[in-house]
Amino acid sequence: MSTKVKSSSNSRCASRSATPAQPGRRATSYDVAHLAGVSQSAVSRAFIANAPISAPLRKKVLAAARQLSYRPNAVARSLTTSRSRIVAFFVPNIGNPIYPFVLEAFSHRLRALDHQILLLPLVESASEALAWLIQYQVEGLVITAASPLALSKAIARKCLKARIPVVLFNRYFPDVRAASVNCDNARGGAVVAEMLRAAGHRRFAFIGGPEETSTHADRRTGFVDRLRELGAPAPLIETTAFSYSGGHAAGLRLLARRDPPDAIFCVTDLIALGVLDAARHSHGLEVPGDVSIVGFDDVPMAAWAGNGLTTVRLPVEAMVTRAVELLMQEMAQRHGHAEVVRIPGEWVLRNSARTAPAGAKPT
Amino acid sequence: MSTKVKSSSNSRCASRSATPAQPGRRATSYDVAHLAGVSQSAVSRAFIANAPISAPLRKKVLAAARQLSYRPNAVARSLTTSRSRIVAFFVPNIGNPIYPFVLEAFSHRLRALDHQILLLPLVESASEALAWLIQYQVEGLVITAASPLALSKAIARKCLKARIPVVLFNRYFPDVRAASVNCDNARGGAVVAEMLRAAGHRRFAFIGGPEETSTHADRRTGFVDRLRELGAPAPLIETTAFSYSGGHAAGLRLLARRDPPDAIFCVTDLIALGVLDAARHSHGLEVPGDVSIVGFDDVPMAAWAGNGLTTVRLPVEAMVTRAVELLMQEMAQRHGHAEVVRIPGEWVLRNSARTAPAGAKPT
DNA sequence: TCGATTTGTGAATGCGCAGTCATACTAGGC
DNA sequence: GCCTAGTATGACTGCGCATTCACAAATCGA
Repeated sequence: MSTKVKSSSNSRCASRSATPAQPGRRATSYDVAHLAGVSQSAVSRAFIANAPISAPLRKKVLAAARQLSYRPNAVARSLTTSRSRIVAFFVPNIGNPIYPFVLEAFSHRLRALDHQILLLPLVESASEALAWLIQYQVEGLVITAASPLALSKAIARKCLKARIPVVLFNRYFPDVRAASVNCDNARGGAVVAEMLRAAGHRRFAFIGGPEETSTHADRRTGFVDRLRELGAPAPLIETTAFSYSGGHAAGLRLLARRDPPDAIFCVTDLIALGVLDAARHSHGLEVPGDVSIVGFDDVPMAAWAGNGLTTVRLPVEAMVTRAVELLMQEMAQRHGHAEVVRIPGEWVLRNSARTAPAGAKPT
Repeated sequence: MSTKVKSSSNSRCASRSATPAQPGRRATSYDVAHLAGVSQSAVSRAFIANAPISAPLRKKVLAAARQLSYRPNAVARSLTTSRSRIVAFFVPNIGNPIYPFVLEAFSHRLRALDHQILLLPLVESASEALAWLIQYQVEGLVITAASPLALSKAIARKCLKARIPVVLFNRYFPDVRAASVNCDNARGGAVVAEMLRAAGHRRFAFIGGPEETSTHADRRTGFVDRLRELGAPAPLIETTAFSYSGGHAAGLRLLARRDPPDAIFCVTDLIALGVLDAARHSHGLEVPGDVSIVGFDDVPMAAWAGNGLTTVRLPVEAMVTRAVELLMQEMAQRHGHAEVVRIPGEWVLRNSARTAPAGAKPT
């Protein structure tokens, strides 16, 4: 039997390396082995760090590989190792201009760890998403706050159940035990409250997004609670969509009141920019003379000369770094701690909000 | 020999289906075959459209598959078919807010054709990119104008040589025979010239991007040539980076002249928005009273109340549709026509540019 | 100097699937 | 009623690689 097996193996090997330079066909490890005069195993090992292979042999193999433009076929490698090194990304609505930067940052970090990003298309249902993840042997999933809430939640649940590592980015669900990385939204909201209060404002407003989102809830809570602690009157609360037009509409509503606020904290820069235009353009108000407006995220447009939006910067790099760490940890251990990370944002002072007179300090 | 082979196959089959419900392991086609009481071949065929399989058998297989949450392993499938159904995307600099929408549109179109998007990380060199493409068995590559010019060009060249289908999006290289899909930039520039001329402007300027980019060259040519045809004086030409700050700086420069232009066409909305702020904010000018400003792309910010930028809309959907068509065609035939497609943009009239008095018509 | 360990190498196998081939079985033609 | 063409199915193989196993060579300790 052994001779038979051996002969079959030989013929197989021969048939593979018989066409070493056949054009239009990519070189395989057998071609390289043939050229280098070594076994296929050696070729395989040459491309694996810490594999048991001597330096001279590796060198010989790599030389032959270079000659044939050979690279290990990631598909075949995934099949044998059962490790695809692919992370899926779910960002179907890229309305918020901060997410391209998030995606870019993830791409960089994951590349350093030799992982790739496959885009999860906008699916109809969580089961469809799961089927897709299984089919493509995805090892982990990043769900950003830019994706539909109910769908994201259902997907996160399914992944947890199927033991597919998930990390929520800039979002968490109190009733889903998934790892998540956020800005310290409550603290951010509190800082805004302190700054606006110290600047002498009296009539506050908060323009939030959909109630169920964690960014809305935490930023509002931080803002409202701190105002109360500071003895300020309770702010008006408006909610709207996470968009410029949503902010614009909410701003119009708020400023048309008989007692319009003189300080508005918006859950998002995009909303704040809408409010800014509503105030300046539609209501002819001075900002920050008549009303102070503060956002959250620090999108590029916030820094534009025409806007100069005072805001809280989302610490994208730090958040992404942490998110990737969490993901890798879960991918390695196959079980996560459902840790909810909060990273402090950074106060960005521009000129859409009044500042406290020099020397004044918030409590 | 046949008996020997057969027995070996049996033992192999047995070993695979011996653990049908082993937890933590995903179901394979053998598990499904076992459960449905059919061969593995039948399972494979059940998941392939137009495969030779009877309706009842397929139904039986699919039922068993559903029960085990089985989905064909795309990695294994890719290995056997040598078709990964994966398209890579190269968009490292997402400065221009139009590209998220481009990516989204590609995602939708490709999903309809059952292809996935893998993000090409920002590589150092073209050979690194090629190695990556080969390693991941990528079937096609989309290079957008948001990627570094020299690198993109080198990558496109290498891909052509390696017979990897490439489509350039919103860009082309006269000296690289790659398929490409563009807006009809020259026509767009010409339309802007007509409109501005008809509005009675006299001193024109063009703010472009890097000289070597096709968007710059074509939009400028279209604008300049049409102005000449209309008997208008030659416009001032400025160039800058494709960014808000680049536009802002160029706008400042241009408007500080002793004979400032009264109509500025910017190669990109992002640049135009910078110019807009430079005019209004830094120079205290009325737009369009003192100067008309026109952009190109129609990013969301162009529509914002505070901006109201008159522009030419990039026909993203149509361009993406065409780009995917071209890509699929090349992927099927393994050779492209290096077609350069130009799709007309759409004039978007807002209020950053004066319009011709009613009745007046440009020649 | 000789066994015991370590290291390096090649042969062989299997990852999960698609597709080829052979076979059984069904209609249709005369 | 026999042969042909067609169809449905299962057995088997190989895609390209990592990995296990067995063994040879080198290194070490005593």
